[in-house]
Amino acid sequence: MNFAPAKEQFDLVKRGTVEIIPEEELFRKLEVSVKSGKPLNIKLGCDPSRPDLHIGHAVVLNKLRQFQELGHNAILIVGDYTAMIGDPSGKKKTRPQLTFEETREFGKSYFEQAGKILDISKTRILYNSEWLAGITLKDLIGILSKFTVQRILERDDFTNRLKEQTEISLHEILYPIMQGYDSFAIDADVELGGTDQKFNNLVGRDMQKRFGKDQQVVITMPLLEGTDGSEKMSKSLDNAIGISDLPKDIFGKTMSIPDTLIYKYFVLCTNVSAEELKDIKLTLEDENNNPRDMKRKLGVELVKMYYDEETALRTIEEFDTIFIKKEIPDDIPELEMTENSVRLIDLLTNSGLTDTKSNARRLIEQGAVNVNGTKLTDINQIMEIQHGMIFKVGKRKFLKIIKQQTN
RNA sequence: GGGUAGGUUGCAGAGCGGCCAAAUGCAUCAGACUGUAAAUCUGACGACUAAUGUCUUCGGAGGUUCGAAUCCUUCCCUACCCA
Repeated sequence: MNFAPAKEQFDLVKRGTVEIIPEEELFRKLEVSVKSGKPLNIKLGCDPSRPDLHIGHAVVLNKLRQFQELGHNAILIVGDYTAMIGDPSGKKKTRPQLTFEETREFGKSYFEQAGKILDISKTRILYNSEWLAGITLKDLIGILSKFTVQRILERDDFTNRLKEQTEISLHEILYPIMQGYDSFAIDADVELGGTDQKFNNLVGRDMQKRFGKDQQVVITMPLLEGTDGSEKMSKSLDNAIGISDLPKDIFGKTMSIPDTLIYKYFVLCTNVSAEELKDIKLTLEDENNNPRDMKRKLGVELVKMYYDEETALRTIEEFDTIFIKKEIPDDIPELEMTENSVRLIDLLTNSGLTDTKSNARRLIEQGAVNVNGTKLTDINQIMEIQHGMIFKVGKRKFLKIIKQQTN
């Protein structure tokens, strides 16, 4: 295998990272790899319990792909064993334990999605149950004796939780250990992760050292804020842009991010070149430009990444139709009906435009509902159903009525 | 094992026998203004009801009371201190 010069690889890899611990070691590893022609093992752990990947996850996956393109081994580790014990990240709720089948199913879904970013054919996929399931209590005692409670509790999360007096379960303490063991088991040279994983990944480094192996280099990537601009992107906070979202949602959600995030998203979530990035930065800094235009460009880039250019162009057109021209889009949900007339609130709830009748009333009262462009304000309105009539609720919910002929 | 403080509607957090579907903040939703940005303003924010109102909810189960989120019993859960 022929690699690019170490310096060149290093500079590329460094882009967008928060920390490389330690930098000189990565450089050394790259040099050795170039000389020997042996690729490095790049590890990325993933939690299979939530298989809906968003562009926040993509930040790290992008970095992994970069390594892959440089010729190194991308190794994805599905934490099926850890997931079977139960994910501790939720503060209060203990998640239901996953069965073996579920972890496989989630794992599969993960790869399908990750395949939009990685070259899956060249990616090694390992389940950590492979080695963790076989560990005996005796082994575990041996492993645990190499770490101290203080060392584990140093972790920020734990420190904070101690301070805030929220619980920490014992098995959560095992988490970093198990993850660290993964690194040991696969001889990782580099482990990627978000800054929130720094501690875990450092434990991996420690683990390797204590068992006399070559230590991995830890590379941390920034955490991406969600569309709300403050919280970390996560599905449960409903501020995530999913990589499997429909093009219009990817674009729409992108348009709703705060201006301050535009550049960061470009850097971390797209593949635009270094020169282009420079241009974008300059454009954003110039107050004569409307940041909206850059945001539109960002939205297009993102749709392009996960779909294709043609889709991206169609998406932006549709967006303009709805939000700039305030027209009805072409592609909207339809509802088949046979009734001649029906109460408005029933129609709204039955069709799923609103979840409850109370909510339907509320929205009508607030002027959020219209038919064919005419605002409806009477909560007791009886609708005469006509073929093709279009309901709109709020900014973006549409419904087209298909009248069925009664026989 | 002993002691203390707690468990309230998405989150945080008031309420501590009737005026409590439950203050306030955040989040959310809708409207206005916009660039589906920010900021701001207005309104909504358990369900059902045209409305008056009715029903379900304050960890679980019982009980006291005309009346309970609020008092009692018991169970479950959590944090902190002591062992």
